[in-house]
Amino acid sequence: MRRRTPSIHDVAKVAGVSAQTVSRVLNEHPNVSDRTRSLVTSAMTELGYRPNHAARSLRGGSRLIGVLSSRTSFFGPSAALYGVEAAAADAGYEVVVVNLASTSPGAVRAACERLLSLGVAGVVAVLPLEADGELLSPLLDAVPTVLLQGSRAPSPLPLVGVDNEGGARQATRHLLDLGHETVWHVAGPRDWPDAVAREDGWRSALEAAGVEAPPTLHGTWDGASGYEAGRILARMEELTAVFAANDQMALGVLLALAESGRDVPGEVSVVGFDDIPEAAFFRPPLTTVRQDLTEVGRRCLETVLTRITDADAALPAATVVTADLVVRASSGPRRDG
Amino acid sequence: MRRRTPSIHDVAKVAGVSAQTVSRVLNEHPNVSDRTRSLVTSAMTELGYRPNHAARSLRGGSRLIGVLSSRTSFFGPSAALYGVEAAAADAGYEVVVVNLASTSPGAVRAACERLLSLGVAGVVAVLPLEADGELLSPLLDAVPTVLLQGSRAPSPLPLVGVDNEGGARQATRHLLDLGHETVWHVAGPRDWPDAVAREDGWRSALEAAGVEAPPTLHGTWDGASGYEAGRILARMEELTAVFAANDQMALGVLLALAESGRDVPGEVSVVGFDDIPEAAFFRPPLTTVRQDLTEVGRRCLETVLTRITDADAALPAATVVTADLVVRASSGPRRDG
DNA sequence: GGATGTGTTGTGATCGATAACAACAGTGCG
DNA sequence: CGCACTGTTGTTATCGATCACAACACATCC
Repeated sequence: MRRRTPSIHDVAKVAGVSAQTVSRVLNEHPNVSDRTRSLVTSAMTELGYRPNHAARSLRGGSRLIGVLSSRTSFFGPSAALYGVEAAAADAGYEVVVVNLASTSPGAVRAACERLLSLGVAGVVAVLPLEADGELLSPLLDAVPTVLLQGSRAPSPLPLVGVDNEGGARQATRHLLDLGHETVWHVAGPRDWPDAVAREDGWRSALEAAGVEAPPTLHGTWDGASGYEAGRILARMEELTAVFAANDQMALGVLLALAESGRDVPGEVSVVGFDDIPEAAFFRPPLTTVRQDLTEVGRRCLETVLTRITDADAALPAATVVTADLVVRASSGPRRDG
Repeated sequence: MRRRTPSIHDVAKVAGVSAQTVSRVLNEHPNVSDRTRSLVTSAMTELGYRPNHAARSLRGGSRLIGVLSSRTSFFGPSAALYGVEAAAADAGYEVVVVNLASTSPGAVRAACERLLSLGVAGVVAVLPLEADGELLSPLLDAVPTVLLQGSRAPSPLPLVGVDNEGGARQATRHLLDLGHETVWHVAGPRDWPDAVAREDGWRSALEAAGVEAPPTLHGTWDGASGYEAGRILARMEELTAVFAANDQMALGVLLALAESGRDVPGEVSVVGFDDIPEAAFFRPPLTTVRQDLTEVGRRCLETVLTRITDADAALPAATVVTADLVVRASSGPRRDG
């Protein structure tokens, strides 16, 4: 005999008060006598009462945060999603995930529609899009939105992301400090702002050292593209140092170099970016740039929440989470051939 | 001048009909004249109308599916989550994610409370729990629930998962077929049914071949535990074949073997499980068992949906998605020392 | 013609929670 | 005593959509 879940009225009846009073207890209004409050709370536990989200969001604001992501099965988005969810749980919010079917404008619009229809209180977008806000404008003027993106491009939307440029600079400088005359770069896709920022960081570190930047190889974030780039690089006799824009591509580079008989780190040093959990067990263990994406996700939620609770809060400048070099065995001093 | 989002009444006024008629158009009721229908639909597009989820789920059933997960930042859960979301989007449902703060009964209960409070129409649980249903019982009798778990244990909840046992058997047999006299196993945590099923598959393949199973080493799914197990295994002279319960642990084993100067696959063959995207670029590329977790996620949603739409549908027997061996360079024929 | 049925549309109540407002008791003060 | 004030509680309307039911037009049949 499964009864329907108890409502605020059932609680009120049991406690012998009005529904409004129960609501006040729920929302911790100050003007409720201690006696009444305890009557109500004990009635709630007795019935196993649970506030109904739908009713709440119908009347007032919802407590749903939408996460708009390109693909939550990838490492970056899923780590960020985890952080958002954890922070949301702490704040009493829930998280709805919507993945993009593609990055076409139509798909983005459809995904936004889904979120708006849910009446989300805020949105965290984890997208490879240029932050021109053009595409996200249907969202923009409806709910507080934050873009998880580690670029410093001016943007109509608040940005929260990792310090890609700084991390890439650290990685590059690390290699230069080890005595390498230059550093090759396997970059990510041009349409990902994070990839562009890493490339910028790499280039600026080389410039600061007075070294001319070699041509960039572009990959697609995955191991296969790293492997291809690695095969090209392996043909270059003068090659001694490579910085890959993420760990998966670094892994591909490692494999390609090994197959060509180039020893890492003896002949060539390789550095990645991300510090995925596997990186410490690559062969050799990968020197990389750790980015705390869970923390980034938390910060995203924080930013969205302040904009929800205080609609007119000044838009924060881009929030940047530092990224730090983790030195492992894949990078070592330059040795003369 | 940001007006509130248009409601069904606004549409009704523009179309010159009643709200109820608009509702009928929305829900595709048969008894609406074509003329009225087109009046309503054009009014909807004119206003940019979007149905309000909260109101809908307050009155009728919600279109929310809860995903209860131990940790959506890990490969398995995040891949499954992706599949669930994709299938949900196709079916017009949305997905809410709740991660467990820990696997303690209290944390599980709290997570269930959150989902119930949302009024989810169904739940997909991605948990390392024994499927005794004891812990999930507060959910059990409230909403249709499916456990994403590849075990064959009898369970009060429908199970959907990958064929761990079959996959493990394939991997083990593959190694035996290559001439290895026995196969060592680096298993997953004992409290994960999927890990137990893989161990069972390994053991049964050995038994079928009339080989006595060597003692099992237990890891914690991550590379570090695989590395530790690998260091132990590397001391054994007679070792020629290892089957690890997932790719991360296999990666750790590969590293430990390499550090001990044991050649893979020359001296030792290694096989993993999962086929994470990186596996093809390990050194050497890893022979492993591919499980299509996205597909598993889809099946989970399918199962939940049938139970939602048809409450009394017979509980399906455990749904099993096949897992297939992918042979790469890390496994090879036994060579006499 | 009147009874019956079918297709189409509108009215009122409802889901659960909350905001605005009203009501009431008790206190302090002139 | 009566007025203003504060603290506590209840009443009513509301959010957006849907269901049950009623109402009406029109066709069909005896």
